[in-house]
Amino acid sequence: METEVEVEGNDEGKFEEPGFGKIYSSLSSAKQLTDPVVYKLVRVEGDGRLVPATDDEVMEVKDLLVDEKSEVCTVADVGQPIGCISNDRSSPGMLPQLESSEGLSPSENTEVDPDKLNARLEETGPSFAPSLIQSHMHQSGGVGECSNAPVLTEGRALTSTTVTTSKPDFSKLNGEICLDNLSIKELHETFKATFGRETTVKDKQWLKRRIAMGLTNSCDVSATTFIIKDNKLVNKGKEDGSDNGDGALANDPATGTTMSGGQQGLPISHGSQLEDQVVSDKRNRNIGDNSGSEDHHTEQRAAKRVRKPTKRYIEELSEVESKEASGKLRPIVKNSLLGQMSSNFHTRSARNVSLEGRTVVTRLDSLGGSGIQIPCVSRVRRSRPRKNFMALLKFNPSSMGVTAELVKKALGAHSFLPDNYENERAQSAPVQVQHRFLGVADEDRQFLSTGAVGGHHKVLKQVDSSGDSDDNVVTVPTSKGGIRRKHHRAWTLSEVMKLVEGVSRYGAGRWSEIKRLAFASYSYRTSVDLKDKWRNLLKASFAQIPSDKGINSRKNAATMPIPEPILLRVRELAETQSQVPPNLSSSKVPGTGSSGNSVHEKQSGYL
DNA sequence: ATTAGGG
DNA sequence: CCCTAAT
Repeated sequence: METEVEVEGNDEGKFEEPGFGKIYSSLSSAKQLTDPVVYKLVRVEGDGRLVPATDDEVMEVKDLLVDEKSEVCTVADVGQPIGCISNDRSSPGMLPQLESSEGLSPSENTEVDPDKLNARLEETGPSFAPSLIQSHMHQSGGVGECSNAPVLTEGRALTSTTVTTSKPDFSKLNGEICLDNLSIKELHETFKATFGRETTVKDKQWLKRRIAMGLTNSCDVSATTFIIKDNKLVNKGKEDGSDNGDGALANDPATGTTMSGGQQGLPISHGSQLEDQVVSDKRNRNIGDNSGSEDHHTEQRAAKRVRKPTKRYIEELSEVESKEASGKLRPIVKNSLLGQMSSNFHTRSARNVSLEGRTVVTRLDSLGGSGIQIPCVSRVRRSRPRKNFMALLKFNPSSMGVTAELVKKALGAHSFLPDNYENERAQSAPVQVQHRFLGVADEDRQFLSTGAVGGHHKVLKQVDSSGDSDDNVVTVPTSKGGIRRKHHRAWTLSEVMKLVEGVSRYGAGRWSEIKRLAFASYSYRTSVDLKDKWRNLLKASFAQIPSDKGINSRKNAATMPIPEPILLRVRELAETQSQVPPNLSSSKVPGTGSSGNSVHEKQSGYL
């Protein structure tokens, strides 16, 4: 019945089979989480129908799991009848984490206890859905009411009709009860009396703790002996008045209040689903105090559940968050950081990687599935230290020949399609984009080419900032006084080649087309950039390369001229498309120009 | 929104 | 690269 779900996707987070995920089922004492059973994730509709979870939902589950760094979680709450999984602040430990008994979360607080988990599971009915983990106590409604706030994208609440609830029969609990002396069967009875439902858990220890918690309405299970009188816990052990004061237990046993206890969310919940509760609840946590903010609702809510987060809690939380933000998809790490999980369940983050290689982390607060994204800057994000490609370039001066070869090869091949292809892939797999992109960039960097031939003063000025390829949005104070952001991204050879290819295919002037089709992967190159670059190329191609040596040597090494083959090609295209700058046309170099022109002019047609 | 051209 | 003007 209880199910712990582990949704596991491939590394890219995609499910091989949409709609399915692995679910580990485990009863009380954590069975083997290693025994994956494939269940179909379903959503319980309001009318009780079970409908297959949509991909989105499945993903949602998965995402949460992944984001929480734990892929295991309980998909328990399905709807109203089913209790809330998380309630009060003790949630960090109470939440659905799954934690196998052996699960160790060393760092975990004492509250985390498999027993409880199982208890929760136990409470959960047989049905489960992709509703996420998120649910919070509803503050209103007094008694064991709670609300669930399934975090579905659509924001619809899941409901289930499968849960049967019965009220606890406290009357059966009277006199002194020493849990230690009870048999399993008796414990079962006591359990039922306490929680109003059956249990099949065989674990005595678990039962005892569970009951103790229920009776004391706390997580304290130190006491195992209780005295019940008139439906009231007189107490024994450490509980006592203090507990009553804290919890709602003794207040009104008849109504079933007692039921709440550590697991308030039991079956009795009326099923109000309020996503906003999540919000407020969350806020409370963050703010660390709801006393003022919450109104009447709060009153009903037992004080105990509103415990103020401790400093440490907050710290840990933020720590986790930051980790989360910075991290890449971490490989599945089981049973770690269970404690913080609950808090993390409140949010999930989605990462998008821009084509610039910038990582944009958006935090998607699960406001009841409203799916509101709150972009935020990753705190830890740090771009890689800039590579010193200048050094690399130093090697190139004399390697023109080699470069030319590469160029030819590239030109010959269809450097075009590949790019698009890769690009497409990149879009579909955002997570990896960054890495891949960086890789590409680095590769390109080897061919760093200079923007223009003539070496404009501007170019020089810009090139300076090695920050070209960096993701820093550098704001360059214009000499004229303007203060604008300027990314000067040096054109890489591959980009130039693509541009040339593009022009040859679509024609000069169709910049937007070229941009779309050939530069999809280079988001930072706008059609205008392409146009400008082409203009420069044109100029360059017809410009003289008199004593190339002189210029080259004189110019810094970083100014790697554009390989002749490319210029040649540019020239062809220019002539083909009658873009030949009149003045420059005549000044072309005899050798390269003549041969190239005469020969290619006519062939241009096939281009 | 896209182009072309000047700065 | 940015900006503007003209489409």
